[in-house]
Amino acid sequence: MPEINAVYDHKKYEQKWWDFWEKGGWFHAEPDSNKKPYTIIIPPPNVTDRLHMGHGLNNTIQDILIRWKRMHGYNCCWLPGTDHAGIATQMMVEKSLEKQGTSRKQVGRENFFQKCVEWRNENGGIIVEQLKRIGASCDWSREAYTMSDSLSRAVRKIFVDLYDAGLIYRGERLVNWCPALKTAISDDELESKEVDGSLWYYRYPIKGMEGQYVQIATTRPETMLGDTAVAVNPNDDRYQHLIGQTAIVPFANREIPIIADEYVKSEYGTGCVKITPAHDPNDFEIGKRHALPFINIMNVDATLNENTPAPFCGMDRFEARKAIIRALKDMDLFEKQESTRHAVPYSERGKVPIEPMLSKQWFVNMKALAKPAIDAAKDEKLCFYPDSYKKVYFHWLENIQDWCISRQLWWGHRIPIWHCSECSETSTGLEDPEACQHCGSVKISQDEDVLDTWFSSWLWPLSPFGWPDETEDLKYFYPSNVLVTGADIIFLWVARMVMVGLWTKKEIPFKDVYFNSIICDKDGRKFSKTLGNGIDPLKIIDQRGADAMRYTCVNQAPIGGRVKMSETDFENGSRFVNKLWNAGRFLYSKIDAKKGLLAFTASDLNLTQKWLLTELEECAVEVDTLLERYAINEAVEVVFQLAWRHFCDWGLECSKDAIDGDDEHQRQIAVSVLCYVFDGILRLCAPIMPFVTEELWQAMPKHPLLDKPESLVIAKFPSLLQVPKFKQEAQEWRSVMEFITGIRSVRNQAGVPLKDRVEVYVECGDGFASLLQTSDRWVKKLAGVSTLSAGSQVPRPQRCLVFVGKGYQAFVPVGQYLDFAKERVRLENEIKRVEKIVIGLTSKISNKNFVERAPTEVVKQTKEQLANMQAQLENLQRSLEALG
RNA sequence: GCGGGCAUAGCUCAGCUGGUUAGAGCACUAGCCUUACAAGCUAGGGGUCCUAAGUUCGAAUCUUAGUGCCCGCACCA
Repeated sequence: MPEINAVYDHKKYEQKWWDFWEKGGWFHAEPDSNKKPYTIIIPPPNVTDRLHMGHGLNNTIQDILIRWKRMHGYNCCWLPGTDHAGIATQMMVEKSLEKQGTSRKQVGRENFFQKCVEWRNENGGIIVEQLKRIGASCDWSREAYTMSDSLSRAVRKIFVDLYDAGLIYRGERLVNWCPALKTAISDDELESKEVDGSLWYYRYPIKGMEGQYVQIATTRPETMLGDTAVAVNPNDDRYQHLIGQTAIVPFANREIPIIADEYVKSEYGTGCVKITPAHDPNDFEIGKRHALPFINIMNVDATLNENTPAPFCGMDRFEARKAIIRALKDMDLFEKQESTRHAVPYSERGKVPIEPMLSKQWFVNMKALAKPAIDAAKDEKLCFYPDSYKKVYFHWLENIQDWCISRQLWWGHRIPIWHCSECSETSTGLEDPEACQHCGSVKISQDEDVLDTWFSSWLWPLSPFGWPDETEDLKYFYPSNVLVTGADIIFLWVARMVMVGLWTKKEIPFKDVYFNSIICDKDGRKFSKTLGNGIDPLKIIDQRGADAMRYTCVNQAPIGGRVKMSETDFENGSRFVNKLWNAGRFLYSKIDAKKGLLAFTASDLNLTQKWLLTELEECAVEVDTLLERYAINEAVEVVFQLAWRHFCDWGLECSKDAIDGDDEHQRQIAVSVLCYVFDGILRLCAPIMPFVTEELWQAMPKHPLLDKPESLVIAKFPSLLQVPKFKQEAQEWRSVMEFITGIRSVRNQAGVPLKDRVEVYVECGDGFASLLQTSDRWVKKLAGVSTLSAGSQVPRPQRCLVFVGKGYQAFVPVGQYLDFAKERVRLENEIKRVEKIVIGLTSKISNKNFVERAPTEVVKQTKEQLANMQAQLENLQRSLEALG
């Protein structure tokens, strides 16, 4: 390897390997009946988006899954793309027009639409390039876009199909109106905010009853101008005399009935409710029940309209609120103001309180679509990870409301409906109609509204693969295997994809849904632009590399839930990447360039090599199992343990003597085994850290026992390699490792300097004695031992420390170093601790119920453990005595 | 209000269907610049597994209640 720097420099390699991969075309998938497909559809970021840590985590998880399956030989297609993001994009373009001193209205619909297209062409690619920097191995040749011609065709098709099936209808309803965006929005685009507000009490005079009033309380006094009734509970004794009377709305001077309705709760406020059917959802229902007039008092920007009297007409709704209160006070109709904390529905995008408004909108009847989506999850055709989200999903679907899909925007798919000005009927179709489909009149014009962005997003598992055509792609890649996304869009997106997928294809769009966690700052707050507490993944990538960013993310983030992260956490990733780098650097420097790597057989292998191979094999199997159930952070953990703890800390250290020794064959075998295992580790790490592993893997000569395709991207995952496994030897070496750690521990306790060697006497059976004999050179080197004597008849030296393992006790004479007083205290404490355990275990064993009822295996284990602890205790006591 | 989740080391998190002395990383302490790596090596300290009761031979794990956080959904004009 040409690199000599001890610190891995990601900047030298990431672009290089990315280009190499793209050139190799390994991310591209075509339908192939000989191979099994593995499909993931990316949650398409908005074209207006910039990469944030949420994307970082979400896409790293998808990439790990797709790279892992790719290395398992699956025909992997990770479909990328972007969403045209109706509202967000329109807002961006409007802002830029504003800067230029013009506006949407001024440039006109067609020009504005064109501006949006231009904006997208210029800026829409940014997020895509950012995704590539994290290493997302998407099939970029398939990049889709919700406003492309083909995807727009799919939108048109589903609209017409649903319309023809009677599931899309137009209705005059109370909708959530966003005065900032000047459009209706769906229930799912609201967020409820707790705010400090007031409850105002005031009176309406009663007609024909001089001096009599009805007192009402409201949080939105400005809506009184649209009141068409006052309601009380029919059983409220206080107000029986008022039912049937007429109240007079001040300012508007409108006479309105006082009605009785069960909806009214006597104990809240005054027990009398003003009814504004055109501006409140509950009042709307009451209005329908009592056939009240619906008076819309607002314009699209929430200023009061011509249905309101001067001086309020033209005022903003909040300004009007104050003015009304003032005017009520002037007229002596005002009673009092009470502070109250209440929830106000806000527009998520518009950031202002929504105004319930009566308007004509298009809706999808969702009830019919919901049923199969519920069944799919009940039958476990559709599974959630974590499973608890299933309940959330059911709850929403079981209480589903019709979906308002029309938006009063210009950027989006225009609703394919034509209104006839002669017969007032509507026409639709896959092609634009030239005449009314009912009366034949040519006086038809297209509906002004566009469709909700989600009305195209819900087709994402279908439309990029060619739907509505029955393409080969669609047949092969649909349904996808797993959807990885945030739980915040479970209704907005996930459930709707399931519904439309089942409706059109009679098949779920994905088998599994994985919800990744939400990344928060150290205080547990969500990242937000206003707080400025976000972590910029690109900054992390610049500083530490994509691999470090990826590793840290998936290492920390559990499935579902939230995870607290700070920038310093990413140091972990840098460390691990660098560790791998240096392991490779060391190992490759020991390869004989001319001779290359040697094939080895079982008979060539020593104990530690057999152990190391076994660790690799076991780890590979475990990683598969863990990833199969999406336990990604656990999989990352076992890979880390293999690479750092097993390979670097022990594997490399145990081989150094052979590598630097005189026996050429041993030297070559040692290097060859290490390279074999390291190759396996790189493969295991490749899905997590694709860049550094590719660089290291390419730098390694081909191993005679392993395949070596052009790229690590398509190399076989280690679980497919039939790595030799030596269970018995692995267990033996593990006990030697424990033994070595024991000696080190004793040395440390006694304060033996690193350079000094110690003698060790081990009292043990023949088995362990011969194992130690086999391991003699490792023990001596790794534990700093000069002479190692083991057997049933070894001398017991004076002034020594003792440590005990399974089937042996080891004496280490450290008299010259030891602080005996300290050691006495330590031993006494240790004796107390072990005594407790022995007592516990003894009572367990002597408990008749335990022996009778617990499984024999457990009883056996407990007995063994007790014997072991008793031996330990005995030895501790002996050590204490030995101190003199 | 209804539903869901979480509570384990100073911090971030593991701990699968109950079963050795509850783990990892970071942080901390001590000793080491041991020729791959000081972004390192070796060893170590640190836990009433939120509280209480229950089930069980046995509970961090199961049940119930309480407390404290978090997240949905619905909301009272």
